[in-house]
Amino acid sequence: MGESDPVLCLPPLQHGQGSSHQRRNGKCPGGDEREYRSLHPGLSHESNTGKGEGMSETHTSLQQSMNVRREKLRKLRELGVNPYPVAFSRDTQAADIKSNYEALEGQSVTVAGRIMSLRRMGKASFCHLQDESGRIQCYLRRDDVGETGYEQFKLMDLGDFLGVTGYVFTTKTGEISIHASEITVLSKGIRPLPVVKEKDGEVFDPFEDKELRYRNRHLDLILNPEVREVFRTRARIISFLRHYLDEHGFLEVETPVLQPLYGGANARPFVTHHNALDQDFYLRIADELYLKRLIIGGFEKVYELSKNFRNEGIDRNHNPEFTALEFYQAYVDYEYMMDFVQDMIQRLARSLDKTRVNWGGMVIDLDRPFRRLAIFDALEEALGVDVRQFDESRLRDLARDRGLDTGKAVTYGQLLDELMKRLVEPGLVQPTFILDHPKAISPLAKPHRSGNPELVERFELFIGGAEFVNAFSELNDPLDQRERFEAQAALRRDGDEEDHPVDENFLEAVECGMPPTGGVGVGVDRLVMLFTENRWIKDVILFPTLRSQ
RNA sequence: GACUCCGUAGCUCAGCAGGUAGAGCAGCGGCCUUUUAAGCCGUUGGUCGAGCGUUCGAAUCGCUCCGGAGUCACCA
Repeated sequence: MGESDPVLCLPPLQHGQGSSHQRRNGKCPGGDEREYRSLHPGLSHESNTGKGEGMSETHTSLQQSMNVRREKLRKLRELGVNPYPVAFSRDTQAADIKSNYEALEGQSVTVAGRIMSLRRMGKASFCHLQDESGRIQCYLRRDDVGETGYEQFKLMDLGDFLGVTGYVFTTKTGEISIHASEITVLSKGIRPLPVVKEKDGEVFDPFEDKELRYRNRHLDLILNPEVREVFRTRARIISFLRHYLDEHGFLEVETPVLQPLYGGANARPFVTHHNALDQDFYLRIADELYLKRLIIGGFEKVYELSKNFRNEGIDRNHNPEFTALEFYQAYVDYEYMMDFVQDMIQRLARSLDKTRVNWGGMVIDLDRPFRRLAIFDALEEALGVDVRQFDESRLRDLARDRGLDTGKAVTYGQLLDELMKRLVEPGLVQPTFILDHPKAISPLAKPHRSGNPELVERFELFIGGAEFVNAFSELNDPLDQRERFEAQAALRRDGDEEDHPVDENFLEAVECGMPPTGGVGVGVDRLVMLFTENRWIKDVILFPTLRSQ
């Protein structure tokens, strides 16, 4: 546009203030650095390797920004400022100032945080500092912070850490702020942050690209306050579960992640190798078998918060590594555990003040007693047919009539399971215990006390159509247990890949005598999803598994 | 694993009847001592995810690959 002229701006045309005086003392070699994802600060700067420089010096705007920040860093040092002091003593957090305004007005406070907004107006400036509690605006005047203080401040950028001392006041636009008398540089960043602005709750240029958020969770946490809240809730949930079990006399234990054999669930494992032993190990898919060995060993109540690994697909409900809670108690059965689980989850909900959860437009009520529904009753309710007397072929016909592919379901039990998964479970929105599963799909559960040879004492808790809990009266008959394992192994040999090895060590332990035991497994990530009303598991895992770049 | 969609400046995006790129914000210089998506003037910055092909010419068309998202399959 015209140089110095009658600016004819039709639409609101605005420019940042700029200076074309970028100093390129850092000719970043190789201009291949363009994305947040692959960047890292270690890169050389001020590297005038006069080698092959020619015309090839590429200056992306990111490199320019970083060079400018390095230059500011240098200037800070030149001014005798340590840009990375070892500590800083503050006395107030941002949120405290707002919640105790009456008491603090006019009082001097010291805060520290990351600069999240910056408005400079010559000899005075406003900025917002963000600490873990939230944001507070600071007002700096050159006449108050001094010439040198203001010089330092001018070398600050969005994202840098600053300590501010000053008195609490309200600006004429009504925002509670700190009138700075002294500032302290706490940390200078050299990489620019994404810029997110907001006004009246409306966010401009939100940082919401999922890939960038997951790969750069630090940025996500800085820029999206609700994300911090999700992980605070996650911590509260885990802490609650731990305390609940502790208070009920359970012993927290740790069992191996590296296992010579895997078991306790149906899943493909990750394989790794120990060099000194020259032996392959599996990352655990469940901790069930080890925990039961502890019950056999004489601990009567044990639990473990267990990171499990399953070499399966990734989707909104599944991450290859996930967190499970398992607990086992001697001398109780699955009915006891059902009451226990319901109480635990309801108290958890109350402790979070979240007894009603909004789940995809439906309201889940966690405060009422959870429904209990035997598997055949559930099927009858959903299908309008009593399948109790059906044999395998009639079941298969029924499944086909309902449009199910029964190719993979070999046994009677698997057919039942397939029917449940497809036709019943998705409809279990309100918390529902499904009881008494087919034996064929429950190799670790005790035969049902009713005497029905096809059923076991097992329950699963469904909420919002998804499984949250799986529990049994644990099988402790060593001969039966061995037969079940062998049946599973045979089944898999017929099928394919998933050849579950028979765990002789576990069987030997059971052969030594195992008390009657109730056992429970809980999907912790799903609990977090539920209570934070997140539909994607990646949003409740800080660093979800992604393909590396 | 299958299918659909996406990948353009640090950020959010526009450009795609093919003619080697634009905006806002951020950044830089100037002015501005209560501003708030501050404002005004000036300005830097991109081998348009990668490669190959069609074409006189491709960010725009085709193929392959790499990443991501969504749906489904498997599993918790």
